[in-house]
Amino acid sequence: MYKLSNLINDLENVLQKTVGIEPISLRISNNPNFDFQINNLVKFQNHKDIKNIENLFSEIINNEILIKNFEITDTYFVNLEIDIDQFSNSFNKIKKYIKVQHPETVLLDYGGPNIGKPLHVGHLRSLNIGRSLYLIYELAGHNVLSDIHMGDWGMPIAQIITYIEEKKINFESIDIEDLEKIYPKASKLYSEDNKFNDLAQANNKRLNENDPKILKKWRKLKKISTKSIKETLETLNHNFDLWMGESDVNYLIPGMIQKLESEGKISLDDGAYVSNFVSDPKILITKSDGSYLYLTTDLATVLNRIKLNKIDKTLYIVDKRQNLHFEQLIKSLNYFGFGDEEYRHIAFGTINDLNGNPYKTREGDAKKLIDLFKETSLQIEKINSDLDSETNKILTNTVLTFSDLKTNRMTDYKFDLNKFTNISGKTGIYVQYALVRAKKLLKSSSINSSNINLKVSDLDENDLNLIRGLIKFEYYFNLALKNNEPHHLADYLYELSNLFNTMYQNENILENKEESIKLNKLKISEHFISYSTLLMECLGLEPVEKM
RNA sequence: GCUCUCGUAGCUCAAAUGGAUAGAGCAACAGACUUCUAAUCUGUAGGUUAUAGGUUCGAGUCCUAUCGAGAGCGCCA
Repeated sequence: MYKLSNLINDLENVLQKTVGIEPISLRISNNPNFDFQINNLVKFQNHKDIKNIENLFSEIINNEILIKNFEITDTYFVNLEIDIDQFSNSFNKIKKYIKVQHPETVLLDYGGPNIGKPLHVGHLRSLNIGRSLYLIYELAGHNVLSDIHMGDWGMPIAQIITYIEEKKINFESIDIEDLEKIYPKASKLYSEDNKFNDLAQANNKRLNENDPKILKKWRKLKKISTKSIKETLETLNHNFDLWMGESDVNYLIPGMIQKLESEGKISLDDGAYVSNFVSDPKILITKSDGSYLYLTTDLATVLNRIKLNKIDKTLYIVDKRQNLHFEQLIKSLNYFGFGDEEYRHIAFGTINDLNGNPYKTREGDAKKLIDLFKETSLQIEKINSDLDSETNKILTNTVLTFSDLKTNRMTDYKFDLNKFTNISGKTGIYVQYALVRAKKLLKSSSINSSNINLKVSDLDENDLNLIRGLIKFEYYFNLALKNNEPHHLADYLYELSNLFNTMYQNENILENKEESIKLNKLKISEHFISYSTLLMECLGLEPVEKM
């Protein structure tokens, strides 16, 4: 924690001189009387110098002005209570405290949507998690780039084009509805009909060889698809810095293959290039007819990115079923020596229906995101028909985002629209409501809360609980940043909202006859508003003004 | 067949690197509105963390086995 970094350093120095290098981490205290705890001493409880260490710790902590009270238990848990009086002037500097010391350039690859397929429920988590990580990294001071990374190349495209050719469909009149119907039919035919399969393979090869006739058709399809995807993204309040696709790196592949072969990193196996890196299963780089695979384009994409920008870290926000692919990709990047940047697969689980099966429409197709949006919007309208359309839209996106981000990303979870739009419970609606209440409170008070100074001696239990909740911001922010896990912040936002509601509900603040108590509560509300707003920013939620 | 992931309250989910008494929400039950917005709040109840062993000061977390669930396995992405 920023404000306590000197304390942590001093304590680490003590440990280094006695038991060796031992990085200290501050955790949230289990004991309700304290704010933070340090567990590092527990494992040294039988160490010969433990009494000495305990004394040194006590002395150092005693001198820390930010610590009001502390204890070292007989099992050597160190519990710390923050001095709110000393801490309270830090609340409005939180944005400064969460900045990292060494900013990096971070690229987020969304393993994006495919041409011909609409954005569907399967894309929701990648969008939500990606956007949240983008905002978290940005708030931490990093340089962030997002790339939708369209699936605009390879077999699926060849299948669609082949289908259109075979069925003699007029290319000029095709719209997005046609395209979305063609895709599943083409892919079905591809797996069932050998002749169609051959034709599609041939088209794929032509595509890779940049045959102008097929490229023209491809361009047309890409344009239709991109337009539709952009519309949906706009509704869902998502956007991207880069709209690169697999097609953008096609031209790099022949040179890449040649170079890898001459370096002895890959070799032919039944006509296909295979990595010489020993692994099971073997890593296939190209198909036996020379055409390219998922991995081929992903490798070339990295080469392309290195060429265009200096990137320190690449995060692939793609579902966990593609684990093997990214394992192979990262192994290959290292083995081929494509730069020493950091690459990570930010995997996530699937969204399932109430029976635990992948979320589908009644017809068995993947459910379109735009339809999910409409259904959710309708549900919110049913609950409150007085909302203007803009507020309804923001609340709809809040529901679709918060319900998604509150679960650990690796967990498969069940999407339950009724539950997620429920008027009570741990929902996006709830956190919005708490913030609206707080803002209305300050407005009704007609007092400029920035001029208020907290009077700590007059704080009651509810006030203290909320303030001590606010102190944990850095902890949860860093946890989310370090582990690429936004759900910690979603959970924390609920916790703060709940603490605020408890304070708010307990008594009528504006009618409190004790002026200092009233002012205290207004000041705390002001802090809550700024923290809640900041957390919403981290999660990609837009606050509503009324609801 | 091989590899990987998972199993926590009736249900849906938390619990960073192993740390103190495993926490929330929903549902259930009992209370609080002539209101600063009750889309809220307070309280009660709910657990042998799938099972059996092991590692150690300490295990939901690590190891082994068993049972159960899911996913992935060169020429889709």
